[in-house]
Amino acid sequence: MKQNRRYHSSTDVARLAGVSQSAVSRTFSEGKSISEETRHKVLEAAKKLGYSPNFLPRILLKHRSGLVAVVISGTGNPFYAIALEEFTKALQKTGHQVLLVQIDSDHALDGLVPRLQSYRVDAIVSALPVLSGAAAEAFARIKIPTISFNTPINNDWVTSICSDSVGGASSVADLFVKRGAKSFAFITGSEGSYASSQRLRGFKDRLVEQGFPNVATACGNYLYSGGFNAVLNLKSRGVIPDAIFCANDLMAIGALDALRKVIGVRVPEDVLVAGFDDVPEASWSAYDLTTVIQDGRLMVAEAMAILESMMSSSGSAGGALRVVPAQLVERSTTLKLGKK
Amino acid sequence: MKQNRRYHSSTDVARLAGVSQSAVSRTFSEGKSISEETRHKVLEAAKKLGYSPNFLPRILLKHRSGLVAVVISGTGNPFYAIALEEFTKALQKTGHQVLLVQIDSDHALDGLVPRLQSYRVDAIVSALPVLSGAAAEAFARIKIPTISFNTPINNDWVTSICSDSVGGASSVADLFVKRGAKSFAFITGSEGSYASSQRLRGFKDRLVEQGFPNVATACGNYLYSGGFNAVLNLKSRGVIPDAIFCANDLMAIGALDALRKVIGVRVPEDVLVAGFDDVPEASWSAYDLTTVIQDGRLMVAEAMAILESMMSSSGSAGGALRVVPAQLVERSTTLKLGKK
DNA sequence: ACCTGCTTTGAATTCGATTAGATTTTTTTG
DNA sequence: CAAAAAAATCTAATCGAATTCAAAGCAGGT
Repeated sequence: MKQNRRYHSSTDVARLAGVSQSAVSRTFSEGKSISEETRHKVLEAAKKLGYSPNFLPRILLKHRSGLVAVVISGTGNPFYAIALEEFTKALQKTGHQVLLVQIDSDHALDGLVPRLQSYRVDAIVSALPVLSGAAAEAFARIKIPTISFNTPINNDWVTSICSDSVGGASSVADLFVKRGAKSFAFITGSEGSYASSQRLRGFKDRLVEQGFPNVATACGNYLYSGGFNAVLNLKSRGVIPDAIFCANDLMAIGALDALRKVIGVRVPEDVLVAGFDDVPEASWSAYDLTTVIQDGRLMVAEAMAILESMMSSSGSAGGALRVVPAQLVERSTTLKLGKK
Repeated sequence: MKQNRRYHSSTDVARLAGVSQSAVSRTFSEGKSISEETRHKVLEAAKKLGYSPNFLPRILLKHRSGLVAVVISGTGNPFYAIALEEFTKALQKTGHQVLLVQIDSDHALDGLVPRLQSYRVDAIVSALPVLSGAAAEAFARIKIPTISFNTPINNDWVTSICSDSVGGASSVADLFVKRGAKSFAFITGSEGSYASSQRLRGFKDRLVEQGFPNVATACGNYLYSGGFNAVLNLKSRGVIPDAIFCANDLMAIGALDALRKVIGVRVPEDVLVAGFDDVPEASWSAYDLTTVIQDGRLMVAEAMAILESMMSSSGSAGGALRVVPAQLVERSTTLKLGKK
């Protein structure tokens, strides 16, 4: 009857130590009334049985699981790998555990939500590059405090943390113009990505202000291959501009390789290139990419502060949008444009 | 009294639907005897309350949580980011959930183990580059089926999945010799890493066989900076050999950049370079790095198969060591060595 | 109408720790 | 040394779903 029981219970320990079950419980909870002698007997017995208290009954009684779900869709983009790492560290530090959930697209969220509910997660962090309004609805319905990373969502249970894509993109436009570029292209991220569309908007709007109304665009997918192929695609359309801005660093690196190794133009002498994120790869010497710093660490810290307050207050307290500044860092891919 | 209750219970649904709690339970479990009429009433009420069954009581009764802990120490090395991604996908497919645990060093395992026990995880996957015997002991003591990734552990509850580091390193040595190299260096991973020491052994042993007894070594840390600095370190010792083998790709890329941009030598004309892992970055055109494919996908698939059988059988059934083949892939960093 | 066999239903028990409240033991104090 | 106060301990209720078991409902065959 006890065939598939892997763990010992507090009752087992109590029996072995010759005390009541509640004495065992008190031994393992901080600041409870217990004599030194009893505590010793209990710890002895617990050690002998390899006992460690089961968390699950506590969760039933307290209605708090200590679990926070982090939803991602792949770590191909190092920015999200770093964000995941930072979130995990921060959550562990505050005594939470991370339930990692991976989904291919935000359509999968519908099936996901009941599962998260079943594990009674205290909060959800969505670090998805693409999050549709419909999918976000699903989060709102279950009334669990939620953080949306880089996609602004407007409802009572979701708080959004976004970096200043528009501002960052504007400063890239300024830099390109200052360096003498006259024609421009933008390589987009995955279709439906809010960050990508904001970066395009910030870039384009500033260029229009500066008297350059035409920006060529090509579709990428936020990955190396996307940037690489987008450049080939531009070339096949006969469009190699003076300056190319990519929605993230990984694509900018792909674009650099395509420009230098396939198209055979020089960067920055013939073409300027800039990315967004400042992933570690961007500062590798072979690329030394001009980019916009999206401070993942800071964004996660902001998210954690908000999450903490959402989880402690019993009400909702969501609905805010926090925009974190993004800062341009110039490296060698935008240094000078030669005369053509 | 119900102040901090976020979720409705099956009893709430039962009351609203005018049926018993057990009827609600049967409605939500597959293949239980329930009339169409009752089921409908229950589903109606559940929908109204936003009810979704709580998993935790089930865990108490069945002694299986469906949780698998995956322990990593950072995703700076894309190989581990990919392994994590594959594990998560595979575990989700088999109905498990991933409890992600991040630790700085394997010393932190001691504090970690009781926490995992408290959440009653069904299994543990350790994907740490460095795992000491003492830390592995901690896993064994708690008698939870464990997979050790790339560090062989010998005990009843741990099964190890390792790629063939020795074989892969041997074939790198062969290639270097075939391409005419006469002097060699090896850049190590983090101190205490089993994979790094195996790769050094396979490399060195084969070179000795080929009549080259001397291999210079420099210490790295499995990261870009480690490879970069290791090359500068070699240079300062006056040792720039014909061929450098790095314990992983990230360091090989760092080494490449240091050689080309700081030291000012050509690769592959002056120096040959090879890495290990075949991370996506290795095939980026700017590097096009010769490396040894460590098939993360295959390793994870193997691990999953073993994990499944360990979890289903009530006994231990651990203790095996599975070695996955590693295959050399030659790219342009080893193509030709010029005459010096 | 009555028995047989089948499905459906609800009451009661179970899992393991927490905790309020009752009870016992120990310590302090007049 | 007794009374009062404090500390330690135990008993029992609790959380929420799954499950066993007994009772009830219901069809068809005689």
